[in-house]
Amino acid sequence: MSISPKLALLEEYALVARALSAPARLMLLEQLAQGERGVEALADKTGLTIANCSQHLQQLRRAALVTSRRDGKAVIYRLTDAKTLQLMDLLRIVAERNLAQVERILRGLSGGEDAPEPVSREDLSAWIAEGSVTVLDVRPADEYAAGHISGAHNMTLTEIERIVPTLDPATEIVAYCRGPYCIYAHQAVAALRKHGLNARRLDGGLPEWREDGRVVETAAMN
Amino acid sequence: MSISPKLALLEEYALVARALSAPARLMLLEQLAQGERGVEALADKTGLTIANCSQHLQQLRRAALVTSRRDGKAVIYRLTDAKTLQLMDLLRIVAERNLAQVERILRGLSGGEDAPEPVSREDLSAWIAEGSVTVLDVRPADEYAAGHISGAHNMTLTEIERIVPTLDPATEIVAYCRGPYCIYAHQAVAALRKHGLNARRLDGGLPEWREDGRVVETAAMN
DNA sequence: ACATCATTCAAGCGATAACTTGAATAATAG
DNA sequence: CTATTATTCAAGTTATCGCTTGAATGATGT
Repeated sequence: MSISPKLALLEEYALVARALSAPARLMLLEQLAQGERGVEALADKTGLTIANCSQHLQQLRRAALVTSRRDGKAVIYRLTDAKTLQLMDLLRIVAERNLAQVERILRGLSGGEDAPEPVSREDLSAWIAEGSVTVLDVRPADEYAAGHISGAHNMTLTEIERIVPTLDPATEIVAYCRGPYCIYAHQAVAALRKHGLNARRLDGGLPEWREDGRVVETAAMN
Repeated sequence: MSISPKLALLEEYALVARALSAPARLMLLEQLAQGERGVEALADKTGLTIANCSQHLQQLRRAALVTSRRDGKAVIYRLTDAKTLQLMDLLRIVAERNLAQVERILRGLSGGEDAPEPVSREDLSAWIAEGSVTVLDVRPADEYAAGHISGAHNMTLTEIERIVPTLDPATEIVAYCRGPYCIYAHQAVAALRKHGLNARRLDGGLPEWREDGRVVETAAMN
């Protein structure tokens, strides 16, 4: 028995928390929540250098939040299991519940107005079946191609600004992006509502949608 | 809108994780899970200096994991809400699910044998009602006095070693302590089983028991 | 075997965190 | 008001983290 098994245990728990304590690693986890990725793709998406990215990934692996496998020359990383996603979610919930700072940042995004309640995935599913809703996927094109909600239109923020005049104010619009950590959908909804459109955010992003076992299309149909 | 609202948000989430990334702060949270405490009491229990303890508490407060109120000269800290406890639990679950290291430490405590499954709080409640179980509270006397499971006997590890011969191997024994972070109950069960007794750990500790809304006695009846 | 590409390792630098010490602030008692 | 007690603030030291750079490793194809 070591000198202090208690401390050793706490040290292990702290290691997991420490792995989540750098914005760069949270970005990596958000990317990995979309699906497994190689080191270079992750470095590209997050703007980190390859070496730096690799080191962060190893730290996440040490905390067992992600695992990796070799595929030829490439090493592919992925989230270990759903617990990792749960932990990220709870972290976000606690931060958003408690930190006035976060409120202010999110309010800044929606131009001072309070954003409306997000749409549940269940509701969106039903509306899609009725065809009574326009769904916007506010993610980069490659992520859209890798999988998106059936019938969703992929468009960037600037593209959205451009097509605003062609949209019907009576139609319900639902925007989604990578998930709770991602602010694209927040920004899209803010932009649309500023023009008087009936836009709301989806609760969660594509990872949560997929987790629910709902339909995900992998080919473009824009 | 700031230069990078996305990074600012991630920074906030990271702040919460960082607050959980030091063993000293996990110890403080574990203490606070037992109930609200003043700075000096926390410093005593954790072995930190007063000043150091105060600084850790402020960091926890910045992350909104704890809140404080003044009571005369003293400042009393407490967990902000149940979310804090949930976050600690999930952190522990992920660490224990994933880290072989943790397994090895826990196995080291139980002398090489695998520990039996913990007893659910529901089962223990029923057994207590039947009177068919001996309950051991393996925490310091002051924490026992502040609240314990009805009918539990308070005893330290060394006291347990001493009374081992007087215990009936046929009787079910259930030990509990502060909660999942605490290893007293692990050690007690290991010690008892080494003597052939029928001992198991309670799932969770007193905070979880109380959270369930079960009976907690505050006077000694040892 | 050799060349190539993706990833990892290793060393170094600047910034940040943890702990200590000693002084400052706040609330209460005399 | 002054003294006392509990807590917080501030400065300084040591250790650790995050990032960069350049070399090393591992798998693949010629």
